[in-house]
Amino acid sequence: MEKEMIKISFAVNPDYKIEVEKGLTILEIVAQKAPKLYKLILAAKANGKGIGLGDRVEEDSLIQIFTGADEEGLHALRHTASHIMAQAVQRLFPDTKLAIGPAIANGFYYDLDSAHVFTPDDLTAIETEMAKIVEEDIPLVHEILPRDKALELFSGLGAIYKVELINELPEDMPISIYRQGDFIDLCAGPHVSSTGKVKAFKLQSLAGAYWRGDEKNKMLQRIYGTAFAKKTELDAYLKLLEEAAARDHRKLGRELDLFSLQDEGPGFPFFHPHGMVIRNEIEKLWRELHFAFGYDEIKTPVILSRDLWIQSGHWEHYRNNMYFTEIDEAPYAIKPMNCPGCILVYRAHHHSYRELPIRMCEMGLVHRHELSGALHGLMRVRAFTQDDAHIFMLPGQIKDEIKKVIELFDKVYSVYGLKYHAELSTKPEKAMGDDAIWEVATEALREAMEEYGLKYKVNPGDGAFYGPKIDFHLEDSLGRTWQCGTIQLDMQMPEKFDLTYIGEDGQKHRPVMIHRALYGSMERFIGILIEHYAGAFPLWMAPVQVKILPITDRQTEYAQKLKEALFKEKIRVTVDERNEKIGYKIREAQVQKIPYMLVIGDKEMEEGKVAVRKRKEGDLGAQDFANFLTAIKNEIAEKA
RNA sequence: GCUGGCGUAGCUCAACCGGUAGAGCAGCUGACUUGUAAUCAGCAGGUUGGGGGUUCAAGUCCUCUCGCCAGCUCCA
Repeated sequence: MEKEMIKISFAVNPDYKIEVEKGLTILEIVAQKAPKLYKLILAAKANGKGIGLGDRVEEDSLIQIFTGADEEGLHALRHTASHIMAQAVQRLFPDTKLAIGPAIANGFYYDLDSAHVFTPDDLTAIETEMAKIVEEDIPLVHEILPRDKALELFSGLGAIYKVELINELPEDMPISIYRQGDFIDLCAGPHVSSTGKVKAFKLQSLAGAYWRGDEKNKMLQRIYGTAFAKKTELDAYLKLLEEAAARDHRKLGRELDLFSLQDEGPGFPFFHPHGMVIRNEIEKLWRELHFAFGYDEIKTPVILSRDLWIQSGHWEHYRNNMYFTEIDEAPYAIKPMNCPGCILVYRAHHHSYRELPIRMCEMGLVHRHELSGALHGLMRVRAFTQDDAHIFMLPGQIKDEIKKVIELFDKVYSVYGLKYHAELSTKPEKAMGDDAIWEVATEALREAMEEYGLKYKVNPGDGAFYGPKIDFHLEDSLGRTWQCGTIQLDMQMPEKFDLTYIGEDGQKHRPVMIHRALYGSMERFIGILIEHYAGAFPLWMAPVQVKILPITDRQTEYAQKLKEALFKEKIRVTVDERNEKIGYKIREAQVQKIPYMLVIGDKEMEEGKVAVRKRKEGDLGAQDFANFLTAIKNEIAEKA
């Protein structure tokens, strides 16, 4: 059954204009304007499909939603495109062996094993061959073969990867294959009816990928591509990608002078003055809310004795990611996590059951030796500050405490208007503690989420080595998700460190410990924020909040007076005194995404006014300086 | 770490098949005193990421190394 793909264009698109409130997400707009579609999108989102759903509406960007009724049809189309690509590759490079080639969120890929090393030029040649296959309009034929027949078929073709896959399927299972002309693939489908249906496609990139995702296996060559039902949709998607690249935090970080990465310290970011303003502002918000939620702040050392890490189990389970050093010939380690430090604070004196829960938070700088190839701007670094906290509590307090943590997370994320999804990660292979304890801990997390009403998906085997966890994932500009917040229930550390509290009965008891981080890492979170706001930070966290632009040097003195007045109110303000035309100064302030510009000419100076220009709205005209000051102070306080 | 690609001035990019590095923006200096997204002129800026090699000659070819990018693996 053929279905049409739903496409909606918002914003400045000549053929479809729609008025929306500022700051709404696409989802919110759709919920208002198209309630039926909204339901379909929610369904698509629950399955992890669709793109750009959490994106904010920018003033002049074309934003589209590729989802809805026909998500399945698009999936089939891309899956077929992947087969067409494989067929094209085999025509051009007959010795190529096929591994797997699925449709994915925004396109498709195929993993190939070939003596030939594919180059970007090959991609063009493959695209040309694909176009021929589309032109030939070859029907796709679905067949179900008995297992032995299928094995015989693929062995005959020398398709070793397909044979390996079949051999792992249940013995009595019939095998589903698809044929298009002389091309045969092991495949469950579904597909579109013929290659002619794939009207718009593009091969995007080459990459390596381990066979079956295991680094012990051979590395295959992966070709990524995408396909759409119509050329216009493909073009719109490619345009979207270009726009996303423009908000890459690495690019904006340099342009807005927020941070840098230097060859002298790979993975160790340098925060510049403007980046630090943002960092300090979000830390300030963090402190306010944590104190309101009953946390106490601590700070623990970065270097601690190796014995501590042996006791905590990090030596055994995490050594490969740790940096070591020596002090007076004794072995020490740089902390990769904050828990042991916090535990030492807890253990510094006795605790009564009356004190619990004890919530200790810490902006903890940790170092981890990440693989060089994994480093990525601020998102993946080797030194980062976790906004950590450890909560020690009675076993009976677990559920309520976790609910409270979720509430705090929700509150903070909503200040930034960030969309997130939660995942529950269970016991990994390399884990401490026995199954029963893990079971209890995992259930506690599960119940807390369900009672709070937090939707989540399960990640089997993805927990930390000391306990299960709930992860909060945020999206970057390209829709890649990054784990930020985490709540980990730790039922091993209290044991390892013999943590106790004195109960009502006067006896020692074992507290339960939660390890949690909300931003996850300050670095990663700032990276996410840069992309989320596309560098146009809200007033309250903008590095420079107001820039005063005198038109000539006759206004310099007045400009300085205004600056002093704003500075006194703790507003971040600069004056552009350079001898340049006003258009030039405005342009520069605009490029720097400064929220407010005050244009000062003779007129304003004589009347004690300022001509206010807003980053997004443009010229707002002249107003009394006093009024402006009141308004901006309110806006900052509201964190709007 | 693995596979592939890339590395030229602070930034964005040029330099045919090896012939000895060039532009715009930014910076500095000067002129202009300017009304809502780039005023004009001049100056300065690079051992082409680093080491080694091939060659009469290397930004260009080979090699080692460092870093970056995409993906894999891993993870906040």
